[in-house]
Parts: sequence; C-alpha cells; structure tokens
Amino acid sequence: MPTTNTPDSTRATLLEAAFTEIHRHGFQAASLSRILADTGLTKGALYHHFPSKQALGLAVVDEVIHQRLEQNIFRPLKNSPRPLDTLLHLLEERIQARQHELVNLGCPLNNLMQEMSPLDPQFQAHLNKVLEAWVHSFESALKLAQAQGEIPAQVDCAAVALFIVSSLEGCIGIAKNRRSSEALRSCTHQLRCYIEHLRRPSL
Amino acid sequence: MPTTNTPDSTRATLLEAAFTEIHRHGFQAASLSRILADTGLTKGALYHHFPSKQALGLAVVDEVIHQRLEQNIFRPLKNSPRPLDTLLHLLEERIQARQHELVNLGCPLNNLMQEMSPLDPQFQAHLNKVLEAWVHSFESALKLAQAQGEIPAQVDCAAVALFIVSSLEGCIGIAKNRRSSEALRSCTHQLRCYIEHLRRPSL
DNA sequence: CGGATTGGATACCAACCGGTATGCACCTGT
DNA sequence: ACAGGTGCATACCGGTTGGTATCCAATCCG
Repeated sequence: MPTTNTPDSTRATLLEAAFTEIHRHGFQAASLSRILADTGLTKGALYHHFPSKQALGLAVVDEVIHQRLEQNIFRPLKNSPRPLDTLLHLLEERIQARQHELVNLGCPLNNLMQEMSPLDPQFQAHLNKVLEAWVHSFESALKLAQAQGEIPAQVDCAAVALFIVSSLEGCIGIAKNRRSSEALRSCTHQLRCYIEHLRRPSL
Repeated sequence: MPTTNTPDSTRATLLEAAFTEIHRHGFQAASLSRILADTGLTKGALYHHFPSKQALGLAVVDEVIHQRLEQNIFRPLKNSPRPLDTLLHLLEERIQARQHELVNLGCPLNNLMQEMSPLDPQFQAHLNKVLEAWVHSFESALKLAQAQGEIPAQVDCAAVALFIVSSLEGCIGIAKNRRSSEALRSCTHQLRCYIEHLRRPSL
C-alpha cells in the first residue's frame, strides 16, 4: 500500500473541490485556503499541479464543466434518432433532476460567464468554447429534426439554438434569484412551448 | 460660494461611482479604494454617508438601478395605449441604444442577481424587489393587450412576462460572453418573434 | 545501491481589503 | 459670538488574499 497518492487523484480532488468552491462563491471570491481546507491538502500540492489560481479556474472550466455537459447533454442529443423529442425531454428531465442545485447556486457555466468574461480574456475564450459547443449541439439536433421534416425549412436553426441556450440560462438565473423551483418550472415550460411551436407550420 | 458641497451631491457622486465600479467588477470585487480614487473623495466621506459596503451596494440597487429601469422601461410601458407595440419597440430600441454597454459589461441588475442572490439574503431581497417590479410591468402590459383583444385570453400573462424577462437577461448574458452585438441582435430578435407569436390565434 | 526527480508540506511574504478612531474646518441655531 | 453638529480628511488596524521559497520523503532509474 503506497503512502503517496497517485498524482492524478490529487489533481482530481483539487479540481472537484475547486469546482464546488467556485460554484458557491464565484471565481474571484473563491478562496484557495478554503479549497485546501476542504481537501486536507496544502498550498504546496495546489501550486505543484496548477501554476496559478487562474489556471485552476480554467482547468475547472475545461475538465469539469465541459465534460459534465458533454456527458449529460451533448452526447445523449447526438446519439438520438428523435432529436427534438430528446431535446425537450432533456430540458425537462435534467432541470427537474438538478433543480435544487440550480435554484440555489445557478448554472456553473453561466455563473462563470457572467462573472469572468468581461474581466479576463482567457476565461472568456475557454468559457466561450464550451458555450459554442453547447449551441452547436442544439443546432445539430434542430437541423436533424429539420431534415426529418419535423420543423419547417425556413427556421434558422443556428439562431434558434442560440436563443434556446440563452433563454435557458436566463430562466435558471432568474429562478436562482427568486430561490424558486416553481419559477424555474414555469419559465422552462414557456421555453418548451416555444420549441414545440417550431413544429407547427408557422404560417 | 460655499467651500463644502451639499451632502446630497457627494452622496450622489458616490452612488454613481459605485454603480460604475460594481458594473465593471461585480460587488465583491468592487474596491472601495477605487471608487474613492475615482471620485476624489475619501473613506471619511464614504462611511459618513453609508454605514458599510453592503449598504452602499443596496443603495445602488434601490436608487440607481431601480430608478433607471423605472424611468426607461416601466414608465413608458405604463403610459402606453398600445402596450404590445411599445413592449416590442422598447426591446428593440433600448437594446440597440445600449448595445455596447450590454455586450461589454452586461445588465447591471442581472450581474448583481447572479453574483449576490445566493450569497446575501439582503441583496436577494432588494434585487428581487426590482425584478418583481420588472416582471409586473411586463405582465400589466400583456394583460392590457389581452383586454384589448390583441392576444388570446388563454395566455398566462404572468408566466409569459417572467419568461420574457428571463430570456432577455439570458440573451444579454450570452451576448456579453460572446462579446458580440450580432449575437445580441439575433437573440433578441428570436425573443421578439416569440412575443409576436402571442398575437396570432395560436391554435 | 545511490543520485535525480516527483509529490507535497511548512512557513512566510507583500498587497490589499473593509472598517474605525480621531481631528478639523465650516455652517447653523440661538 | 459662541456652542454644537455636519461633512469630510487622515491615519491606522487586523485579517485575508494569492503567491513563493524552502525543505522533506518517497519513488524511479541506472
């Protein structure tokens, strides 16, 4: 039994604790001391794996936030034969499942975007990469539905995908401010209505 | 000619500078020293007018942010005989006029909601009051349009109003992250389409 | 078996933070 | 004209922050 952990496990521990701390307090107010206290590690360990607080934050974006979205949203959507139904189902089910986290702390990605994008070009770039992947994921689903004749040809899938992601983040943000699951449900219901509406021949 | 300013002008100077600083850096990262450097005032002046940094922030919410919304949005909407047209016009014109500010720094209200609501119940309360006033303003406009027969009776005006505000904030937030006026235009255009859609007999 | 490298701990630092105590002009009420 | 309050400046405080320099133990490699 080794007395030292594998380096990757320590790194992963730090990433996970940093994610939680950032989710709770935002990046700027995230305290390295608190992360270290939570993990039982020390500054030596942290600065061995990450050259700076910023690098830690960017790693959280790339390796925690992006990956979670990839696994929970992008992948199911990509593999679905009925993309529109899957999209609607994901919007309902994923939000329902994480409603407490969302109402209390909001969306980790959006929180960071709102806080860091105007302040730090590097954060902006990394966050935007995740955002674009998200929009692209929805756009592909919409285009497939369009190819299947489920939504009209004149629909601008890219613009609609951007709007869906925007509205979704908006709904989560407002629900967080209200501290209300009910607001989250009501708001995302309207969003689903909007999406359903795409189906009908709109004129 | 008096050598001392009227107290209210100093207070207003502080509020305005605090608003700008908070808009740029968020509340937690807003530096009192920077506010004082910008105004040429000192800690003595600040703590004479405000008992704490939190009180300053809450005053910015109540006296700057709320009042601006009141003047630029709530009031025009309340006095309009054609509420739906006015709403759509406001969404287009106000966003166009402030697009640079919105793309670079986002919506002052939403920025603070995202940052402070989960952290500080007092902020949450003050911010929520502004948010509710906003939603109520839109709801009243929708209800008037409904009474005028412009939108169908089965439309849930409260839910739609909440969704419009949420989506709007979402659109601004996403456009800020992309640093793109074009994204802001595209996104709010979809929102206006959604609102236009309320007009048609939807079934 | 023994140097070199890796993983991490300890102790420390300067900078900055919000907040406070005190002092001092000036205006006001009487 | 004088006492008191108002409006603000100056100086200072303890605490926290991100970051660094140093050191030790374990592992790996030859």
